[in-house]
Amino acid sequence: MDKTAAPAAGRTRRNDPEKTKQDILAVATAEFAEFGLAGARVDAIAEKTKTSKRMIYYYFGGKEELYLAVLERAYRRTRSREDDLQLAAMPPADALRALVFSTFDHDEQNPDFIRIVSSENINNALHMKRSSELSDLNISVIRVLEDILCRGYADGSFCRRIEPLDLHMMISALCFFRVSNRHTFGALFHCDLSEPQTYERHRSIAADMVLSYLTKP
Amino acid sequence: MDKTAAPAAGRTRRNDPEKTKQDILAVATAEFAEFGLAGARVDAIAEKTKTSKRMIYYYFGGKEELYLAVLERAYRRTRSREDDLQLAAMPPADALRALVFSTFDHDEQNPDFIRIVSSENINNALHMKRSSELSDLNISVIRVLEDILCRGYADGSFCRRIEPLDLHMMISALCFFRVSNRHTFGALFHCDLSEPQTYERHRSIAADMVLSYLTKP
Amino acid sequence: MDKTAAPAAGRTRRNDPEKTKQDILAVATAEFAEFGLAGARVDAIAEKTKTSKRMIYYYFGGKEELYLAVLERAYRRTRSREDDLQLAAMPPADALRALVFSTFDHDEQNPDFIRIVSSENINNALHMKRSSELSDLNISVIRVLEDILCRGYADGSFCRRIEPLDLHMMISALCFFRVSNRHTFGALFHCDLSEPQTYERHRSIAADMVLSYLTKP
Amino acid sequence: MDKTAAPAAGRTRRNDPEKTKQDILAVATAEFAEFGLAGARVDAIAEKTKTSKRMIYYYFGGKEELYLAVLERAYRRTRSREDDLQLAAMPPADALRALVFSTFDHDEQNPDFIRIVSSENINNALHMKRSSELSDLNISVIRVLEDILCRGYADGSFCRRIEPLDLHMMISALCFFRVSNRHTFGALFHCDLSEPQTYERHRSIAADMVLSYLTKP
DNA sequence: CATGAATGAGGATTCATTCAT
DNA sequence: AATGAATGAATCCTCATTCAT
Repeated sequence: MDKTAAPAAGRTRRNDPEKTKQDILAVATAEFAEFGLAGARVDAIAEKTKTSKRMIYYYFGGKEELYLAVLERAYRRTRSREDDLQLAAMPPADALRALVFSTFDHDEQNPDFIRIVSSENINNALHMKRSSELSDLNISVIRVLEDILCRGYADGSFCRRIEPLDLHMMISALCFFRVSNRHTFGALFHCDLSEPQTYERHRSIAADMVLSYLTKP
Repeated sequence: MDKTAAPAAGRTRRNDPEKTKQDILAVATAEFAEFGLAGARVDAIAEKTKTSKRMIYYYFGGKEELYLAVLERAYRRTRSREDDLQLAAMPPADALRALVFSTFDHDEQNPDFIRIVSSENINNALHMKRSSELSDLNISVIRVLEDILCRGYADGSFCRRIEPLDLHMMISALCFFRVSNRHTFGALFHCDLSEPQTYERHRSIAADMVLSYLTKP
Repeated sequence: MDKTAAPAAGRTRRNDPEKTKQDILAVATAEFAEFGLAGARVDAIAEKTKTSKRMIYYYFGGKEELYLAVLERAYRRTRSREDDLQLAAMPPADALRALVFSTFDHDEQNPDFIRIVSSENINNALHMKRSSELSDLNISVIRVLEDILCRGYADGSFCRRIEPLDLHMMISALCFFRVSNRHTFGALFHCDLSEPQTYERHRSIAADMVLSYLTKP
Repeated sequence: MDKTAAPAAGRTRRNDPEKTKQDILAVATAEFAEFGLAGARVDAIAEKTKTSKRMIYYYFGGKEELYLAVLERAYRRTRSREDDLQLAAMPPADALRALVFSTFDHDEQNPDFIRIVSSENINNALHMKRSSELSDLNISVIRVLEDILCRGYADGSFCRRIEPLDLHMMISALCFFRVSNRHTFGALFHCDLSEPQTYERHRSIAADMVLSYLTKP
């Protein structure tokens, strides 16, 4: 009858710990993406949070651990995107093109992820290597690529031999670089790699480049 | 007889400002490459220098200005590498392959440059944009590519149309990424992108990918 | 029985932010008074404080802000001293004499205030102008003087016309200078303006000077 | 014949040491006046000078000595202004009025001097006390005042007894304060004490105040 | 007489982290 | 589960001064 008292189903706590953690993680992701591990400030993160600085230490232990949690969350959100594409049902060339498009779109739409990965490379990926979750993150894309390549060689769509891992690296490069290096490239050549027209053009070039490589006699 | 040898008649000068500056710049380059702008420590740079911390401020003014000087020097050293290749004398396809190889080798051999560029992207290239030297650094590669493409279309070596700038971006991506993202990629897929065999293989793939894109009917 | 005594039921709190701030302000006032803004040292202030240097930054933000806080506090303590004198109830000449005495005594007894004001004048009063509190500090003395003058002209005690603000300036000058310039004046004329006899004599002269000016036909 | 060669009379050196010193002193005066002893920067002084920073040390020894030289020069320029007025030839009241005007005008026209004196008071006049030149600077004003007072009492122009030194202090106060405290007074009362109308008004008030004090029965 | 290069000592400020409740 | 107050240890930077020529 008293609608303001004890919200919702029985055992809800006044402050939801999980929600607090997610709030912190979201803020920290943006901050680490913007400034990198060394450049981000715990104070700045705390201020943009709904809770206090003390909670960061309470839940995560410290700046580095928070960074690791951000990193893990960023990769978790990105993982197995490929599984949803149902590429196994498509002809090899179409599947490969769809995969390039999906990677390209993902990178374009997740600049924070790109920045955090760049940042982690500046750190020599030390945090990733120490994270059991990230070390064992068996990214499905390699298996997916293997399947596509296998089918392509079998039905004659593809002729050039390439290792799935090498192919993944090349695709990643074509998609990642234009987001990660957007700023220096733009400054050097006085262009804006985030323009919509550029996006469409680069997307096609990337896919064509990969496909022409594989289909060329 | 040799007037250029042994500076000032056998008498070494104790104070050589230019040498001091270059010493600082070399140390700072390594330090900023390793830790980024925010992560690098002026104290650490000074310690590895033949001179004192005070000289960094004397010659460069501060951390940010030193970083900018490092950035400018890094780009200056890299600029117009293409001009030395004499690509104009080669058939278009050979010229393009040589250019990809040259870019690939440069990135492989200059990981510090790669890291500094990555770092500058984390900073949104703010320092580059503020540097008149870097803003006006008219990188010759675009003109070189334009010439190669033009000749290739004319003699029928290339058929797919692409803007020189877009092509440069794709080549850059294929060469840059495997150095810049070496650590996260290695951690994720348990491989080592700095191995010699990988180097040879990727070098060929990158060139083939670019060429097959252009020559494919 | 005495509810105001012994804070919080006999239990002394270890952390009292307001007390900490006041402690810092008191120390900083003495230090800025002695050395001026540029000459004062944050380290020196911190050392004389019950707390650490870090707290100065925690509570005030920096040296300049601390200085501003000191300045504001100094003026706040001085403000509306005139209201307490109940000058409205006195004959105009007596009221004016009492006001001069009060100003004179205040300046004599607050050399730190005098020094901080002098110091702020060296700074072109830049901090005062930026402080909304100090810019809007409507000092009651002008209104008080206006009332005294008005009554004096009405009852014939005073005949010379003068603006309240000009009169305030003259009174201030007569009281302020002998404290502010005590040291150079003393050095130049080998005298000591802080001697008690000097004090009494100057006090009378200042009041007589003001009164003779107003009452002279 | 050749007007550009070897300037002037025989023994002139290429760089005139005395001129260099005066150049430094002029610049240093402005700088110490603006920022005080602690706030002024040797670097800043050197930069505004026609010569180098090294010369400051060569000619003056250090910052404090330069400051002392500035202080001495400032007082030297100000001394015995009264002697030029030929006050002895004027009736006592006129002479006194002329003296007040002269002091008032001097302070108004030499704000740098005022600021340096204020600054020296912040330093407790330690430099003045250490300077034999300044300690022995027998300022003639006291003798001049003594003469005027003596004549005034003799011819009945003045009736109120006052020590010459006390009178000098009061006159100094009335003239000095409105320049020294211009900034805080202006900020507090939203007025500008450097306006020409204010100048005229205050000048008259100051003189009238002094004279009415002395002539009042 | 003059100077560009160099510097030790100190000064302001920031940062991630912990304490006591 | 949560927090405002507090902090030691760096970290960047500035200053007056001296050196070698």
